[in-house]
Amino acid sequence: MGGQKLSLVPDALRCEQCSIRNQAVCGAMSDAEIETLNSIARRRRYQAGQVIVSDQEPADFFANVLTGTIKLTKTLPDGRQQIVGLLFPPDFLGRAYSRNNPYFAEAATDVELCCFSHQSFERVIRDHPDLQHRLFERTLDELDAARDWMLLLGRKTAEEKLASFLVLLAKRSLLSRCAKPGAAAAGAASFDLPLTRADIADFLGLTIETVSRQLTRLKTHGLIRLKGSRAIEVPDTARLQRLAGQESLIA
Amino acid sequence: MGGQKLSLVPDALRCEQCSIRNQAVCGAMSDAEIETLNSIARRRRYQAGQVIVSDQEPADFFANVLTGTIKLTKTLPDGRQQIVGLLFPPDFLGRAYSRNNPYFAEAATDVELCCFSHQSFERVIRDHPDLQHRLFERTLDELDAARDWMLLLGRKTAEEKLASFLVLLAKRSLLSRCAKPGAAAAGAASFDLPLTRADIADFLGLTIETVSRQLTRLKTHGLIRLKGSRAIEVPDTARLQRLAGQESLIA
DNA sequence: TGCATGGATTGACGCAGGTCAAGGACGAAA
DNA sequence: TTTCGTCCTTGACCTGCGTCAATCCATGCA
Repeated sequence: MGGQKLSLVPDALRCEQCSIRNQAVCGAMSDAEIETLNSIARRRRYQAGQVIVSDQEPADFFANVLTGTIKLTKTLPDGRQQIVGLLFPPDFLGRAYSRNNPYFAEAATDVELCCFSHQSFERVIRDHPDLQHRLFERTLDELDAARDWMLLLGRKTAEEKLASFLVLLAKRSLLSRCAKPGAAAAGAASFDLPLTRADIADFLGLTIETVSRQLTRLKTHGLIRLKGSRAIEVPDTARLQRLAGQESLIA
Repeated sequence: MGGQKLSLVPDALRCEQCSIRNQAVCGAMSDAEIETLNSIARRRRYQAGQVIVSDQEPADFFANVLTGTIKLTKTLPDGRQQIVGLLFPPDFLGRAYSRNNPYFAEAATDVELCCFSHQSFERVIRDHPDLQHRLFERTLDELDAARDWMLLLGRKTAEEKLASFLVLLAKRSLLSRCAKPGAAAAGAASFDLPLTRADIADFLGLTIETVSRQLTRLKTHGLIRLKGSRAIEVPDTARLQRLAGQESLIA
């Protein structure tokens, strides 16, 4: 997994074979239309820890997330940090209609993007109202997610925060496994944490130590199983969700 | 200030005379086009404390805020509450393209709205790409604001939270006074708090008591002056902003 | 095999802010 | 004028989480 950018797009990477086709914003476009996008799309890879877009300089591209996890962070002058958004496939990175984005985008894991230059993508948006519409809906979803997180940050205890975070990941893993037969029903889930303890702390408004302590607490209470420091098993998602202080809304 | 809805729109309330014309989303439309809106717009008034949209039932209208302040809240099953957004004139209330909004909208002060039925407004959106575009940009701004607030909720101290909140209001008051001669320059601001202590606490992820204590602390340190419990004077906004842990970006 | 390095865990301790409780200020109603 | 209700303030105390520090563990490199 090198950190270099690919400047040529092999045939194997055309939109038709895209792993997130129909899920990403470009899913709004017909096979014919997608040719337009194909011609301006470029793949890029980033290693875990690499900066994708700095908040110091204007972003020069948009991108669909193909694989991996991106964290959007905000930082106070004295260094305190808060993750204000996580991007998974098939999420969209970049703020349409605005040159400078106010976030710092960093690869939390190794990441693969499908990038469009600012200029050409905005041209495509203009010509495809459907695409704009889809971007809009996605932004609304992001807003909802951000506000859910505000409730978590402002009002939940450390234990509830950890539980909420794990439920979030458990749902994602169940969702992506939905296609596969069975497995999803049971309410059990297993997945790898896409973030380090430090990142989790920055996401939940806690410290590393508290994150670690709460995880072992959840483990000793049998709510999760830990294999190494990244792999998690949740035997009973509903139970975890109750602990998270949410209504049960397992899709 | 009664709580009843006006079912007829006197001539005096036509869009041309609207107090937020050119600032609201409908500012995107020409005088001719605005006639369309005028015909479907209805004014409504709410008293402080009244529920505008419940999170239990689907919202049946959109609205521009003409006067007053609306709070959007989220609540945990056990009653803990978090304000996830504040709407001031000329903000827009309601989530396009989605029947059910996940927030509870309540009048924080007496409020006057310019309402559109869900159905007719979406028709107008479809016919006016400019309007959709403006709604989109506003949503992006809301997202930015929500994420700023995530940083505050997750990482700031009580003192910084209060300072940030007051800076937010001070800027608003300076902005709305910009038209008037002088006054804005000095860095001094004065305004009325649009929220009770309880609401401020729910906005900042604190308790009433802490809000009260921090306000008196700011007062005794000379950063603010309090006249009664609602009126605030900020002699030096920049100083307050430094305390809030933000870069100085007084517009 | 040993050592360096970066994450993760665990313990001891302190404090910012929550909790509980009492009392003040002010407007509305009578 | 009194009384009530609502909002706000203040004090005393407590606790959840942060801070500081030691240790562990896995991985890569010499």
